[in-house]
Amino acid sequence: MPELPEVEVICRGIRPFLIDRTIRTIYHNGKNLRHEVPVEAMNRELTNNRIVNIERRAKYLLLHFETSALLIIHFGMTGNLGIFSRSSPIAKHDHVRFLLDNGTELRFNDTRRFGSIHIIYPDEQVNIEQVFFKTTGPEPFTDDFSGRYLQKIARGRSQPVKTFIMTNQTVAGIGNIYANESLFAAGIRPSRKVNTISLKSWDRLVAEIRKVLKHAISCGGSTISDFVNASQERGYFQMNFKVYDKNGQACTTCSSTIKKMTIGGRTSYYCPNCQK
DNA sequence: CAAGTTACCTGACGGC
DNA sequence: TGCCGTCAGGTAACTT
Repeated sequence: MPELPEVEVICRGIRPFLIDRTIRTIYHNGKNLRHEVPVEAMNRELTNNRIVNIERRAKYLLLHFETSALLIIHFGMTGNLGIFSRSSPIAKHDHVRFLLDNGTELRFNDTRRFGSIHIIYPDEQVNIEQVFFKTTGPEPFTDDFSGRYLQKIARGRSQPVKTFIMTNQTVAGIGNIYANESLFAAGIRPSRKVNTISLKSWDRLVAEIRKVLKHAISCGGSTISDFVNASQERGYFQMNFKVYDKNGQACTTCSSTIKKMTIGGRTSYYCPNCQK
Protein backbone atom coordinates (compact mmCIF):
# COMPACT_ATOMS: atom_id res chain seq x y z
CA MET A 1 0.00 0.00 0.00
CA PRO A 2 2.28 2.71 1.05
CA GLU A 3 4.02 4.75 -1.56
CA LEU A 4 5.12 8.30 -0.80
CA PRO A 5 1.59 9.79 -0.51
CA GLU A 6 0.38 7.10 1.88
CA VAL A 7 3.48 7.43 4.09
CA GLU A 8 2.99 11.20 4.09
CA VAL A 9 -0.65 10.67 5.14
CA ILE A 10 0.43 8.31 7.93
CA CYS A 11 3.03 10.85 9.02
CA ARG A 12 0.64 13.81 9.14
CA GLY A 13 -2.03 11.67 10.77
CA ILE A 14 -0.02 10.33 13.69
CA ARG A 15 2.02 13.48 14.33
CA PRO A 16 -0.52 15.36 16.50
CA PHE A 17 -1.09 12.24 18.62
CA LEU A 18 2.61 11.60 19.21
CA ILE A 19 4.56 14.83 19.46
CA ASP A 20 5.67 15.37 23.08
CA ARG A 21 4.29 11.99 24.12
CA THR A 22 6.57 9.62 26.03
CA ILE A 23 6.76 5.90 25.35
CA ARG A 24 6.16 3.80 28.47
CA THR A 25 6.18 0.21 27.27
CA ILE A 26 6.85 -1.58 23.99
CA TYR A 27 5.15 -4.88 23.11
CA HIS A 28 6.21 -7.25 20.33
CA ASN A 29 4.21 -10.30 19.25
CA GLY A 30 7.38 -12.24 18.43
CA LYS A 31 7.00 -12.18 14.67
CA ASN A 32 9.85 -10.80 12.67
CA LEU A 33 9.38 -8.40 9.81
CA ARG A 34 11.64 -8.21 6.75
CA HIS A 35 14.48 -7.78 9.27
CA GLU A 36 14.61 -8.84 12.89
CA VAL A 37 12.65 -6.40 15.07
CA PRO A 38 15.22 -4.67 17.34
CA VAL A 39 13.26 -5.36 20.52
CA GLU A 40 16.14 -5.07 23.00
CA ALA A 41 17.40 -1.83 21.51
CA MET A 42 13.92 -0.33 21.36
CA ASN A 43 13.25 -1.17 25.00
CA ARG A 44 16.57 0.27 26.06
CA GLU A 45 16.58 3.40 23.91
CA LEU A 46 12.92 4.36 23.62
CA THR A 47 11.28 3.50 26.95
CA ASN A 48 10.60 6.69 28.92
CA ASN A 49 11.86 8.67 25.96
CA ARG A 50 9.85 11.55 24.49
CA ILE A 51 8.99 11.86 20.80
CA VAL A 52 10.05 15.31 19.62
CA ASN A 53 9.56 15.14 15.85
CA ILE A 54 8.16 12.92 13.11
CA GLU A 55 9.02 13.18 9.43
CA ARG A 56 8.92 11.22 6.20
CA ARG A 57 11.91 10.47 3.97
CA ALA A 58 11.25 8.43 0.82
CA LYS A 59 8.79 5.70 1.92
CA TYR A 60 10.21 5.70 5.44
CA LEU A 61 8.82 7.31 8.58
CA LEU A 62 11.34 8.80 11.02
CA LEU A 63 10.50 9.25 14.71
CA HIS A 64 12.98 11.50 16.50
CA PHE A 65 13.36 11.19 20.26
CA GLU A 66 14.51 13.57 22.96
CA THR A 67 17.76 11.64 23.42
CA SER A 68 18.43 11.86 19.65
CA ALA A 69 17.56 8.19 19.25
CA LEU A 70 15.80 7.66 15.92
CA LEU A 71 13.21 5.05 15.00
CA ILE A 72 12.92 4.37 11.26
CA ILE A 73 9.88 2.49 9.98
CA HIS A 74 9.24 1.08 6.51
CA PHE A 75 5.80 -0.21 5.56
CA GLY A 76 6.53 -2.72 2.81
CA MET A 77 3.35 -3.63 0.92
CA THR A 78 0.84 -3.82 3.75
CA GLY A 79 2.33 -2.02 6.76
CA ASN A 80 0.54 0.73 8.64
CA LEU A 81 0.56 2.67 11.89
CA GLY A 82 -2.49 3.66 13.88
CA ILE A 83 -3.40 5.27 17.17
CA PHE A 84 -5.63 3.21 19.46
CA SER A 85 -6.78 3.27 23.04
CA ARG A 86 -4.92 0.79 25.19
CA SER A 87 -8.10 -1.19 25.76
CA SER A 88 -9.13 -1.56 22.12
CA PRO A 89 -8.80 -5.13 20.85
CA ILE A 90 -5.47 -6.09 19.31
CA ALA A 91 -5.83 -6.81 15.61
CA LYS A 92 -4.34 -9.74 13.76
CA HIS A 93 -0.90 -8.70 12.46
CA ASP A 94 -0.42 -5.96 15.09
CA HIS A 95 3.25 -6.85 15.48
CA VAL A 96 4.58 -3.98 17.58
CA ARG A 97 2.69 -1.74 20.03
CA PHE A 98 4.06 1.37 21.73
CA LEU A 99 2.15 2.29 24.91
CA LEU A 100 2.25 6.04 25.50
CA ASP A 101 2.07 8.07 28.69
CA ASN A 102 -1.57 9.06 28.04
CA GLY A 103 -2.84 5.48 27.75
CA THR A 104 -3.01 5.40 23.97
CA GLU A 105 -1.03 3.02 21.81
CA LEU A 106 0.78 3.42 18.53
CA ARG A 107 0.34 0.09 16.71
CA PHE A 108 2.32 -1.24 13.76
CA ASN A 109 0.22 -3.65 11.71
CA ASP A 110 1.62 -5.49 8.68
CA THR A 111 -0.13 -8.49 7.15
CA ARG A 112 2.64 -9.57 4.83
CA ARG A 113 5.55 -8.52 7.08
CA PHE A 114 7.55 -6.92 4.28
CA GLY A 115 7.91 -3.83 6.46
CA SER A 116 10.86 -3.14 8.73
CA ILE A 117 11.82 -1.27 11.87
CA HIS A 118 15.31 0.15 12.44
CA ILE A 119 16.79 2.04 15.33
CA ILE A 120 19.61 4.56 15.17
CA TYR A 121 21.39 5.14 18.48
CA PRO A 122 21.82 8.63 19.92
CA ASP A 123 25.59 8.25 20.08
CA GLU A 124 25.64 7.54 16.36
CA GLN A 125 25.61 11.26 15.68
CA VAL A 126 26.10 10.55 12.03
CA ASN A 127 24.36 12.22 9.19
CA ILE A 128 21.43 9.95 8.51
CA GLU A 129 21.46 10.99 4.85
CA GLN A 130 25.02 9.79 4.45
CA VAL A 131 24.42 6.47 6.17
CA PHE A 132 20.87 5.12 6.15
CA PHE A 133 19.82 7.03 3.03
CA LYS A 134 23.15 7.03 1.22
CA THR A 135 21.71 5.28 -1.84
CA THR A 136 18.34 7.04 -1.77
CA GLY A 137 17.68 9.60 -4.47
CA PRO A 138 16.18 13.07 -4.08
CA GLU A 139 12.70 13.76 -2.78
CA PRO A 140 10.33 14.55 -5.67
CA PHE A 141 9.51 18.00 -4.27
CA THR A 142 13.06 19.29 -3.91
CA ASP A 143 14.93 21.35 -6.51
CA ASP A 144 17.58 18.68 -7.10
CA PHE A 145 14.87 16.54 -8.71
CA SER A 146 14.62 18.03 -12.19
CA GLY A 147 14.39 17.09 -15.85
CA ARG A 148 18.06 17.85 -16.28
CA TYR A 149 18.92 15.56 -13.36
CA LEU A 150 16.89 12.67 -14.80
CA GLN A 151 18.37 13.15 -18.25
CA LYS A 152 21.84 13.10 -16.76
CA ILE A 153 21.46 9.88 -14.80
CA ALA A 154 19.59 8.21 -17.68
CA ARG A 155 22.52 8.72 -20.00
CA GLY A 156 23.91 5.49 -21.41
CA ARG A 157 21.08 3.38 -20.00
CA SER A 158 18.36 1.41 -21.75
CA GLN A 159 15.97 0.72 -18.90
CA PRO A 160 12.21 1.20 -19.32
CA VAL A 161 11.26 4.58 -17.85
CA LYS A 162 8.78 3.03 -15.43
CA THR A 163 11.40 0.85 -13.77
CA PHE A 164 13.74 3.84 -13.74
CA ILE A 165 11.40 6.14 -11.80
CA MET A 166 10.37 3.33 -9.45
CA THR A 167 14.01 2.86 -8.44
CA ASN A 168 14.51 4.76 -5.21
CA GLN A 169 18.05 5.69 -6.23
CA THR A 170 16.57 7.71 -9.08
CA VAL A 171 13.88 9.48 -7.06
CA ALA A 172 12.41 8.60 -3.68
CA GLY A 173 8.91 7.39 -3.04
CA ILE A 174 7.36 6.40 -6.37
CA GLY A 175 5.83 2.93 -6.47
CA ASN A 176 3.70 1.06 -8.95
CA ILE A 177 0.51 3.11 -8.71
CA TYR A 178 2.11 6.55 -8.97
CA ALA A 179 4.61 5.49 -11.63
CA ASN A 180 1.70 4.39 -13.84
CA GLU A 181 -0.37 7.50 -13.13
CA SER A 182 2.52 9.96 -13.56
CA LEU A 183 3.59 8.42 -16.87
CA PHE A 184 0.03 8.69 -18.15
CA ALA A 185 -0.13 12.33 -17.08
CA ALA A 186 3.18 13.00 -18.85
CA GLY A 187 2.16 11.15 -22.04
CA ILE A 188 5.06 8.71 -21.81
CA ARG A 189 4.73 4.96 -22.29
CA PRO A 190 5.96 2.91 -19.30
CA SER A 191 8.07 0.73 -21.61
CA ARG A 192 9.86 3.69 -23.22
CA LYS A 193 13.66 3.37 -22.92
CA VAL A 194 15.16 6.15 -20.86
CA ASN A 195 17.83 6.97 -23.44
CA THR A 196 15.15 7.99 -25.96
CA ILE A 197 13.48 10.62 -23.79
CA SER A 198 14.03 14.34 -24.49
CA LEU A 199 14.80 16.97 -21.86
CA LYS A 200 11.41 18.49 -22.54
CA SER A 201 9.70 15.17 -21.73
CA TRP A 202 11.78 14.71 -18.60
CA ASP A 203 10.74 18.19 -17.47
CA ARG A 204 7.12 17.34 -18.09
CA LEU A 205 7.45 14.05 -16.20
CA VAL A 206 8.96 15.81 -13.18
CA ALA A 207 6.08 18.30 -13.16
CA GLU A 208 3.44 15.55 -13.48
CA ILE A 209 5.02 13.39 -10.78
CA ARG A 210 4.80 16.33 -8.39
CA LYS A 211 1.24 17.09 -9.40
CA VAL A 212 0.08 13.48 -9.04
CA LEU A 213 1.79 12.97 -5.67
CA LYS A 214 0.43 16.22 -4.25
CA HIS A 215 -3.07 15.42 -5.47
CA ALA A 216 -2.85 11.93 -3.92
CA ILE A 217 -1.70 13.35 -0.59
CA SER A 218 -4.60 15.81 -0.61
CA CYS A 219 -6.96 12.85 -1.15
CA GLY A 220 -5.54 11.01 1.85
CA GLY A 221 -3.65 8.53 -0.35
CA SER A 222 -5.03 5.57 -2.30
CA THR A 223 -7.01 2.79 -0.64
CA ILE A 224 -7.00 -0.30 -2.87
CA SER A 225 -8.03 -2.75 -0.21
CA ASP A 226 -7.30 -1.63 3.29
CA PHE A 227 -5.11 1.47 3.62
CA VAL A 228 -6.33 3.87 6.33
CA ASN A 229 -4.85 6.91 8.02
CA ALA A 230 -4.06 7.19 11.73
CA SER A 231 -7.77 7.71 12.44
CA GLN A 232 -8.80 4.64 10.38
CA GLU A 233 -10.17 6.73 7.48
CA ARG A 234 -9.69 5.47 3.92
CA GLY A 235 -7.97 7.48 1.19
CA TYR A 236 -9.82 8.25 -2.02
CA PHE A 237 -7.21 9.00 -4.68
CA GLN A 238 -8.18 5.67 -6.30
CA MET A 239 -11.26 7.55 -7.56
CA ASN A 240 -8.82 9.60 -9.66
CA PHE A 241 -6.87 6.72 -11.22
CA LYS A 242 -6.65 7.20 -14.98
CA VAL A 243 -4.87 3.95 -15.88
CA TYR A 244 -3.93 1.93 -12.78
CA ASP A 245 -6.02 -1.27 -12.73
CA LYS A 246 -8.04 0.03 -15.72
CA ASN A 247 -7.12 -2.67 -18.24
CA GLY A 248 -9.77 -2.88 -20.97
CA GLN A 249 -11.50 0.34 -19.92
CA ALA A 250 -11.81 3.48 -22.03
CA CYS A 251 -9.18 6.20 -21.63
CA THR A 252 -10.77 9.26 -20.03
CA THR A 253 -8.92 11.49 -22.51
CA CYS A 254 -9.32 9.73 -25.88
CA SER A 255 -11.56 6.67 -25.30
CA SER A 256 -8.88 4.25 -26.52
CA THR A 257 -8.70 0.99 -24.60
CA ILE A 258 -6.25 1.00 -21.69
CA LYS A 259 -3.65 -1.74 -22.06
CA LYS A 260 -1.79 -3.80 -19.51
CA MET A 261 1.72 -5.20 -19.70
CA THR A 262 4.37 -6.49 -17.31
CA ILE A 263 7.53 -4.40 -16.94
CA GLY A 264 10.23 -5.33 -14.48
CA GLY A 265 7.90 -7.87 -12.96
CA ARG A 266 5.26 -5.25 -12.16
CA THR A 267 1.90 -4.80 -13.82
CA SER A 268 1.83 -1.64 -15.91
CA TYR A 269 -1.11 0.18 -17.47
CA TYR A 270 -1.11 2.75 -20.25
CA CYS A 271 -3.15 4.35 -22.99
CA PRO A 272 -1.60 3.31 -26.34
CA ASN A 273 -2.87 6.52 -27.93
CA CYS A 274 -2.02 9.13 -25.27
CA GLN A 275 1.34 7.69 -24.26
CA LYS A 276 4.19 7.53 -26.76
C1' DC B 1 28.30 -2.42 -14.53
C1' DA B 2 23.28 -2.55 -15.94
C1' DA B 3 19.16 -5.05 -16.20
C1' DG B 4 16.30 -8.87 -15.34
C1' DT B 5 14.59 -12.45 -11.92
C1' DT B 6 13.49 -14.34 -7.49
C1' DA B 7 12.46 -14.49 -2.74
C1' DC B 8 10.35 -12.84 1.34
C1' DC B 9 4.74 -13.43 3.44
C1' DT B 10 -0.37 -13.49 3.87
C1' DG B 11 -4.82 -13.25 1.96
C1' DA B 12 -8.24 -12.60 -1.74
C1' DC B 13 -10.13 -14.25 -5.80
C1' DG B 14 -11.33 -17.14 -9.86
C1' DG B 15 -11.55 -21.67 -11.96
C1' DC B 16 -12.61 -26.31 -11.41
C1' DT C 1 -16.99 -26.62 0.19
C1' DG C 2 -12.12 -26.86 -0.94
C1' DC C 3 -7.91 -27.03 -3.52
C1' DC C 4 -4.79 -24.71 -6.64
C1' DG C 5 -2.74 -21.11 -9.18
C1' DT C 6 -2.25 -16.19 -9.58
C1' DC C 7 -1.87 -11.74 -7.98
C1' DA C 8 -1.16 -7.62 -4.71
C1' DG C 9 0.96 -0.96 -2.52
C1' DG C 10 8.22 -2.99 -1.93
C1' DT C 11 12.92 -4.01 -1.92
C1' DA C 12 17.23 -6.41 -1.81
C1' DA C 13 19.83 -10.29 -3.05
C1' DC C 14 20.59 -12.90 -6.65
C1' DT C 15 21.75 -14.17 -11.77
C1' DT C 16 22.64 -13.07 -16.51
